[in-house]
Amino acid sequence: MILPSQTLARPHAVVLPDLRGRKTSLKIPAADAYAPLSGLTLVRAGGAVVEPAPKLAELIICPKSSPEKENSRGRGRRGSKQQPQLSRSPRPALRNLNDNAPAGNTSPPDVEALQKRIEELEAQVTQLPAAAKAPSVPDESIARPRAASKVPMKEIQRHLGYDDKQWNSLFRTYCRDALTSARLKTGENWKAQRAEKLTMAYNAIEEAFPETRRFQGQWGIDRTVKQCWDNRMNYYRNNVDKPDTYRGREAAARRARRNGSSPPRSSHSPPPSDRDRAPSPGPSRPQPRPKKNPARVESGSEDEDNDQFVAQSQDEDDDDENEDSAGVGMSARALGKRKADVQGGREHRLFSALRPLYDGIKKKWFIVGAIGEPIEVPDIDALHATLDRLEKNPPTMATKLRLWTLQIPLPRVPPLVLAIQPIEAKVKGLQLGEWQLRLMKGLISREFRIIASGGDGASVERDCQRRVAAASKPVEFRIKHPDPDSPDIVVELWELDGNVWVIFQDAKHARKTFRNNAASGARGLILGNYA
DNA sequence: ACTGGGTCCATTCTGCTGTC
DNA sequence: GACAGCAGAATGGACCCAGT
Repeated sequence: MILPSQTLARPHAVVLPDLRGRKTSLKIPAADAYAPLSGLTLVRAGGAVVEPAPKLAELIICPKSSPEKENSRGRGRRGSKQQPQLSRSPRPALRNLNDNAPAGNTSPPDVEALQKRIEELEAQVTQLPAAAKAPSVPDESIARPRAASKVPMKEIQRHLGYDDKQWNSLFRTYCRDALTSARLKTGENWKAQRAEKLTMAYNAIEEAFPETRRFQGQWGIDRTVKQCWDNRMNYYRNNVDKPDTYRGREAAARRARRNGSSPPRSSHSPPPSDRDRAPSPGPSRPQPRPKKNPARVESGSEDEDNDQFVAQSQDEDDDDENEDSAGVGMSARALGKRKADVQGGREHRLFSALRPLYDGIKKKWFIVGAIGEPIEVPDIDALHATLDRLEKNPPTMATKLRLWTLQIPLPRVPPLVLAIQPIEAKVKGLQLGEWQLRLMKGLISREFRIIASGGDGASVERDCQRRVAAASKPVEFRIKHPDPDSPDIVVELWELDGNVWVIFQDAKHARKTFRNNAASGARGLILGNYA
């Protein structure tokens, strides 16, 4: 997640003047609506910070009333039809950008019909049995039975108050996905799994399904998850060596690929393509389902038949953006620029690693984590081969993320991420300036009016600012000083493609730096020597 | 040695999807 | 709509193991 959700809690509508003086209404969607902007979209464009992500520009300039179908990227059982939304706490599902947008030019709703429908639904709710009304059961109130492992699934379901649809399509599906995301060892038994991975999965399930908190010590989750895993492994073991089954064919194809290309691990051999695989199973079954959460590549794991491709979720970036948001928001200007710097004493260090990422728009897998463009994976089956190749010839890993944000100078309007660029430790002002110039030109070409561009006071940052200014035309305003003996007050502005903007430095960052310098413990020790 | 809980595994049933 | 194939849901028995 790129944007801090807590800063996006409230939707706001603002009116912005553009370069031609027209007023453009902008509705700020709720937090979830930003999800499509984060990660995939931005990383997709982040390889080359040429212009703002298209969806972002579309969102801000011309919000549409009913673009794509909701939940088009939603999760669920592979290939299954949409499941109805059931009453439980919302999962962080990806929503459409314009979910919160007004109806626009659609026909006005029939208020009477809607009111009637509401009354019907309320009447139905009152007729529901007590158990179906989400009874309030205190947390940890269902004690673990003596033989918890013998408790039938129906009993767990009854405790949770789920009907069959909720139980199978939502809860158990989520449990299976959580297990997949935890990257347990395929082929290993339950006791051989790492406890911390299981804990992670349990906590994710508990967060998504708060009703499970009523089980003392998560025993209900434990029982369900273990059973899911047992079933999966049971099926896996039964079929992995049977070439006439789907699992068997997939496993055989993986073995063939590995045996055919990897032992010598030639450094420059292209990744094997699908054509090298064994014939695909009968009526084309979908590939193993890509997951929402990107995986950290663990090159050392050599699961011979590990067909679980995915990994744990890691939200290590959230707080970086929190701080950036605060800094730029304080500046109250249009364009702010900050970076998530691993050396800046920030709370979160960027852990350099290659990670596969699925771009739902391009329908392709990419490997991110290196500087420059994301590395495209031809297809998911070539992922391992691509990783092997990268392991042999490792790319330059990104140790920093450079983040460009857009701040609308109105109170309570959260900043928006414009672009992300993975960079190495040493990037000069020349390169930064080029990126920023292209970004600003892209914004201006889309009729954004940039008021100011700011950064912190580091020398590289100032160099970047100077270079962007050098590409602009200077505009000087003079204000008569109240004191006739004093010179005029000069305000230096810059004009870029018809857009007049000003350079500023992040005052909050300056305050923080000054405070740190003045209150440094090292300085205190030096003073002590002179005391 | 007995007991009870946990784990593994075989088996059957069920549901979904794609094909014809 | 029937059918086949795949995969999950659920159950129960065999076995293991620690505690008594």
